[in-house]
Amino acid sequence: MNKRDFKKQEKKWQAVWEKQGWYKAVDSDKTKKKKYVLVEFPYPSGEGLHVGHAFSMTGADVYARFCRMSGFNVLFPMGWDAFGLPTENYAIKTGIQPQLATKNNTDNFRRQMKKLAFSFDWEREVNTTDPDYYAWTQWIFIQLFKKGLAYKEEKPINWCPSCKIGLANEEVINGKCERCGAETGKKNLSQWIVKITDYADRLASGLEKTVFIQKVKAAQINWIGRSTGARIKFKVQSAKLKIKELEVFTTRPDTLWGATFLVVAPEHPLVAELLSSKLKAQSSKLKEIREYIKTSQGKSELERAELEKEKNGVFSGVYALNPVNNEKIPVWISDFALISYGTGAIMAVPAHDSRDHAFAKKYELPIIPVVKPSRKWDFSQKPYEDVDHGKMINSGPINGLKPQEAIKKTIKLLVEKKAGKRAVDYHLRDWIFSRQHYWGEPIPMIDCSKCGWVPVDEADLPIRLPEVEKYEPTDTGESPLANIKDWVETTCPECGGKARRETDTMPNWAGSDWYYLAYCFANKLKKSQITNHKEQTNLKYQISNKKNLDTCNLKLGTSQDIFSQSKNILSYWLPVDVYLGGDEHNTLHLLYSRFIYQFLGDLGVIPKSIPEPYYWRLSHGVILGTDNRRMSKSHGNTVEPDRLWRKYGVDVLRTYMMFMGPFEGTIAWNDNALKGVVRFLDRFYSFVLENKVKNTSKVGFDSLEVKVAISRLVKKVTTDLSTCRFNTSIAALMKFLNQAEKKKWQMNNEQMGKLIKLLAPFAPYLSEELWEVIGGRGSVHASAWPKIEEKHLKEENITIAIQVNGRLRGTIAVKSEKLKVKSEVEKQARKEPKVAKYLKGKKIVKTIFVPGRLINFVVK
RNA sequence: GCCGUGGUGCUGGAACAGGUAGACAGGUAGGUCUCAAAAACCUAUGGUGCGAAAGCCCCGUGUGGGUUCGAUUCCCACCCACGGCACCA
Repeated sequence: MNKRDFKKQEKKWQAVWEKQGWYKAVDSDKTKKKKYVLVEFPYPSGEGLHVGHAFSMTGADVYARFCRMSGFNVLFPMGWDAFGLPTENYAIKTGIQPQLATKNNTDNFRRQMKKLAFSFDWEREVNTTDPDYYAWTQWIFIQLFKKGLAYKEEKPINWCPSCKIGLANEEVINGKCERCGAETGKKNLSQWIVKITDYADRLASGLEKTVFIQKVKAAQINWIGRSTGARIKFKVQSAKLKIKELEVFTTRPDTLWGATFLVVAPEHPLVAELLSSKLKAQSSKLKEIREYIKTSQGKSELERAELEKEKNGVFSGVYALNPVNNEKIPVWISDFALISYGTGAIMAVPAHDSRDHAFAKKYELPIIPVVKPSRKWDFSQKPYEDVDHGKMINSGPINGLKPQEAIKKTIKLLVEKKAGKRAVDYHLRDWIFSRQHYWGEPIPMIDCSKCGWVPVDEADLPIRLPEVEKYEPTDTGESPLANIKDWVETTCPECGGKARRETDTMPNWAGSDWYYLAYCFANKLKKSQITNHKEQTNLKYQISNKKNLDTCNLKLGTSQDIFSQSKNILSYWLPVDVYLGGDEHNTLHLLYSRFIYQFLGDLGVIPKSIPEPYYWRLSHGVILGTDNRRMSKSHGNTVEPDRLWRKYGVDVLRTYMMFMGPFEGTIAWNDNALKGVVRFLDRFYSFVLENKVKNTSKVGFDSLEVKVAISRLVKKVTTDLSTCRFNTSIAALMKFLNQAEKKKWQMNNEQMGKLIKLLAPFAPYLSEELWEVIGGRGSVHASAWPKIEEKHLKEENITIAIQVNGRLRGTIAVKSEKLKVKSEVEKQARKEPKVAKYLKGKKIVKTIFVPGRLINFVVK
């Protein structure tokens, strides 16, 4: 047994690869087909790569290597999504600049990735926190603003009263602040909002042009949540109120005759007007309403959830008219109506909705059935919710119709009366784009008392993050940038008057929205840096004034932005052919970046002929620790890749991760099972070395058996790799090795070369070493992938199963040229003694013959 | 509650288009080597029953039905687990 010294081999090849340069993608190479393989770029945390990173990136790397060897011009880049809270918190705690911490962390990540032999094109590395990168993130925002897709609005955000900071939903764990554990509340802050809802339909329909796996498509469509129905206007029965009608959204306009009351959200304008008006007659009512609003606002999200289904509300004292039958129905106020969805007002149909039903019973409101079920139904006990099945009743002109027809007719009726129309609504909300943190891209906007919100002059980009002394947010909840007077105070780009900068920064998603585009023209990004370094370093922060114009080289002397300049390169590389990442990004990141892509397409700065940025999205599974829970620091069940590759070597770690289960499935980590891979690679190594030794007892390389086995293996590994079924590829390699050892197969250099190539994507170091051993030319990773040779596959004997009445009773070996001849196979099958036993004395009713598979006798 | 994914030996998992269920690996048991152990290698390994043995019968892919010559795979109903969303009108 030859013991392989993986440490020595890794060191040796690491040096060679570093010297000869890593893998480069060639822009616009017409001699090869392109393949853009993208894996989500990591947030470079202080802890370094974890197993999850290693797992998904290994999968991507194996695929990229396979494509490269198969003759593709492969773009396989890597970068850093480096803005983020952990780095900011680290800065708050230690006072160390985030820029510095980021540098250390990315250096560490890069070193680890090289160690793991990920074949990234390092010349295309990008970092979202580089000013020359975020200049364009800011530029995109300005375009959104110019197209009316970004606006400022007061919105409630999660607020930690102890940290005095706004929190993202992800930072609120069970109603408590992730950092300090204090109970969080809501606070109204003026925020930048991006109108992603304008793109809702296209974000849904664009999916048809992709081959995302089903669950990703479903997640996107659910998140967008399109529902069709109608908007219906109810006239308000009050002469004194300014609001003359209430508009509701419903998906079931056909049940309009069953609407016995309306519900408005506490934040609805009607409520505000009621409280401000001085309607004396209703003063007692007003008090009640005030109390209800107060308790509703006092409720935290947690409390609301705890209340489960028990709904509370209060009568507003106002009535409205049902437009189809002029019935007078009461308007209630309750927080189960949401101001953020639909119109903030709903019509309640207690006979056919369980929530409305419970509410009606509690407050003794009438329940009128309008869809008659086929079964007997007690409407006072429970609602009939299966409204698609039944017949309309109690509904005037639409009585007797089926519900789907009733919907159409009702809408027609409403349109005639000018009381409603068809409408579509979405679950998707507009995107809150402001963060009150330091470590993010400054939003490039200026607030002028005369001109309002004005974007920064594009020539002044990037608006750099100024250095601050303290990274904590201010007492008012603004970002620490607000404390820097000479940064905040500036002049208006429009009128030249005094103005103030926006101090909010962008969310994490902003930088990752377009990073896959940046990889394509990463070399240009560097050139688009501000060139006059001398002047730049003298400035404490870059301030937006005309003086600075000359120092900016963003536009490279042309009037074009970087996307337009790169159109040819983009149309060569796009779309991303395979995008690998985690489930956690299947909704937000994927949706946001698709939105930005479609938006840039509309702007005309990227090729419009490619409608979607990602063609095939594949999401890898979650890794479970040995306790069968998701691997995470808080569970204390993590495995550090460092420890494993030091002990077993990179090849073992990579091959094991790919072998332990299907790439898309949930993966259970089991250190023990690593042993199997260690044995396999050791044996593989020995097999190649010992093959050179002439031994007369071996089966020669010219034997059909060996040829067939290799052809089979090539076919299996090739087809499996092209669909990212890594685990079965490795199993096939193992099976081949078992056979080759047992049967003492002798192989020639060409055959051995094929075998080594098949292993190369998984175990780059070992295969490179063995390639050298057999005298292969150049690097195995630059060699051509073996071709599938059908010729040998046709020459083998095939085992055919023989069934009697569908039960397996025996097998026979059939020469492949006779495979397709039924009579031939049948004759041979009848002779088989095990089968004859079952056929004796029976009558064969039918014979089913599947060429190459089986023959089945149906007997009586 | 809704959406999605899945349920196969002791364990991780195979089975590509309805056609030999359990590939490949771990574990376990027995063996070889060794003073001994580790490592390595060899053999066996879904369950029950019959047989001295070669071998043979039956059962078996969450549960219950169905379609079919034949079902882990397709259809219907249900149970369970995981992931996502959740007062969405």
